[in-house]
Amino acid sequence: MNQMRDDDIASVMRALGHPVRLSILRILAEQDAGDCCCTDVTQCLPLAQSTVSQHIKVLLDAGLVERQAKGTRNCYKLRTDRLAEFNSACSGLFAGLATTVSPVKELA
Amino acid sequence: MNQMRDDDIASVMRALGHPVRLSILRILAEQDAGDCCCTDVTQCLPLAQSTVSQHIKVLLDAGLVERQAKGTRNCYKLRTDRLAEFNSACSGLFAGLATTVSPVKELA
DNA sequence: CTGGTTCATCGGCAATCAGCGATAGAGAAT
DNA sequence: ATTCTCTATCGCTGATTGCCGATGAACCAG
Repeated sequence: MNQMRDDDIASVMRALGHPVRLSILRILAEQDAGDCCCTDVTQCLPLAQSTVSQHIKVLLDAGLVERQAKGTRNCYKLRTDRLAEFNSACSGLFAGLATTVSPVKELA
Repeated sequence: MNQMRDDDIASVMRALGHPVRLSILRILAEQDAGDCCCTDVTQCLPLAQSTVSQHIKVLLDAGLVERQAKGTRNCYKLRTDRLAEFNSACSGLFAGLATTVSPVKELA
């Protein structure tokens, strides 16, 4: 039901198309239990805080991460629903690409 | 065995991070049976030939497409092996992100 | 050799990206 | 009120991207 269009898929792909942002997702996943704020992430990376903040914003805009104001800090966590959605959209895309004219006829 | 590193995943993601390039993959998939050269693709898109050629080059560099000199033309087709590899790398990535500290312990 | 087709590449242009330091605003604590 | 921490945003730089038209190489047909 929840079909992602090519534009949506492409923009999520672009958001994921940077190694630092993949690292950020991993960091958030590891520290998912507790709170994970921007400086926490920054301390795991050899980058300035402002740079990390901007990468996080990209992930936010792509809907892959959500913000929770928790006391003083802003805490971030993964939107696993969106990740799953994107994952299945990917699989669908690739399945559609692989199965076309050539091999066995698929069941519509 | 064939683990893709984050850098590899990210560069494939970047290659897929443009709607036109997704369209090109779809076009190649449809016309996979026959030959599909650059002008064929161009005629399916509202873009100049040079632009399409450059998009194809991005896909080539990412290893998602291969070139076959066929007579006069250059024919392109999908590298379904690479697509599958990337797809499983994605699934692995997302699975790793979803399953961390919280729920059931996974079998290493 | 001449002419047609295909296509990769070059040069140029505007827009976007990735990085940084600096700054300002929002809360908490003193 | 003052001071601390946290962090989003601004301004700047250089690099990359996306698009185009034009050019030239490669190839086949006359």
